[in-house]
Amino acid sequence: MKIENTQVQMRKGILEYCILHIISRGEVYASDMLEELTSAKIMVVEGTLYPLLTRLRKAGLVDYQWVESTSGPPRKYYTLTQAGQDFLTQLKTTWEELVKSTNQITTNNNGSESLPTTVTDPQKSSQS
Amino acid sequence: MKIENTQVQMRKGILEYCILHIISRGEVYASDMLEELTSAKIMVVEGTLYPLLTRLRKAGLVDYQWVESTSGPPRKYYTLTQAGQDFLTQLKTTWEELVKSTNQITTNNNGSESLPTTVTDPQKSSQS
DNA sequence: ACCAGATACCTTGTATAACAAAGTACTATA
DNA sequence: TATAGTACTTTGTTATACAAGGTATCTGGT
Repeated sequence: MKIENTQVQMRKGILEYCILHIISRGEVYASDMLEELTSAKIMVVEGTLYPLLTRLRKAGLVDYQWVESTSGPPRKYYTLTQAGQDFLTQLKTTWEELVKSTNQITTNNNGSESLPTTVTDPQKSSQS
Repeated sequence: MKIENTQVQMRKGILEYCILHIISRGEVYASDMLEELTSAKIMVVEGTLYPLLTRLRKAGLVDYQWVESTSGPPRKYYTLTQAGQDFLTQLKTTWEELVKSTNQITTNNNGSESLPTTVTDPQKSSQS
């Protein structure tokens, strides 16, 4: 079990949340998002971001406009729809509760109030 | 896109971390873990927990002993190996950095310092 | 001795999503 | 008209949560 896998798992959950949040602050295109995520040390690659944006679009949470650039091909500038704003509000609650729950578990160093004393016959044991 | 899917994604990342933490505090068996996770409002079902414990075992992060019970079939009591403790230490760092990064993004309400003013030709746009 | 119910652990199939890598398309500049 | 840079897309692989159903063990009542 590689630590990278678990780290990826941790990232997965918050990625959608972070991206919706970035879009909620004003029109941005993919490279803007990559830059901000990278500066916050959340590693994402194109192959993750573009399909995610497509999913958000299909779900009606974001919309975009093609905008021409003076320095290259046109860009898709994303905005949040009303449904996206509602979704983001729900995610905010979910995230905050999850942080709270995790802290509850990881700062609890004996857990005696929730762990029943169910060890009744510890004299006999065998390895499997 | 259902909100449940995203919530599941968020949970996925921290589940391994929480379970290793629970095991690190003393010997527990699966039902103990389920009870504690549930009391912290982190919903997990057997079909998730048991395969996860098997993965952790195969990775050498946890070990277990069969212990007989006076009130039913024997139970697998889990303990953390040295490798598991090291892994947990790394996960703790990862988790804390991720919370920090997420806060950085979600509490930043204009992002003007990291968003380049790249909108240069916004006069022409078309929907796709 | 037998059976029902409770407890504990396990397995199979499905769906989702990140990622690596390679590809397509458009623009500016030499 | 090449070449380099920018922007967006696609394909195949892998990991893992979950629902649902299964197996095995133990206790207590009759």
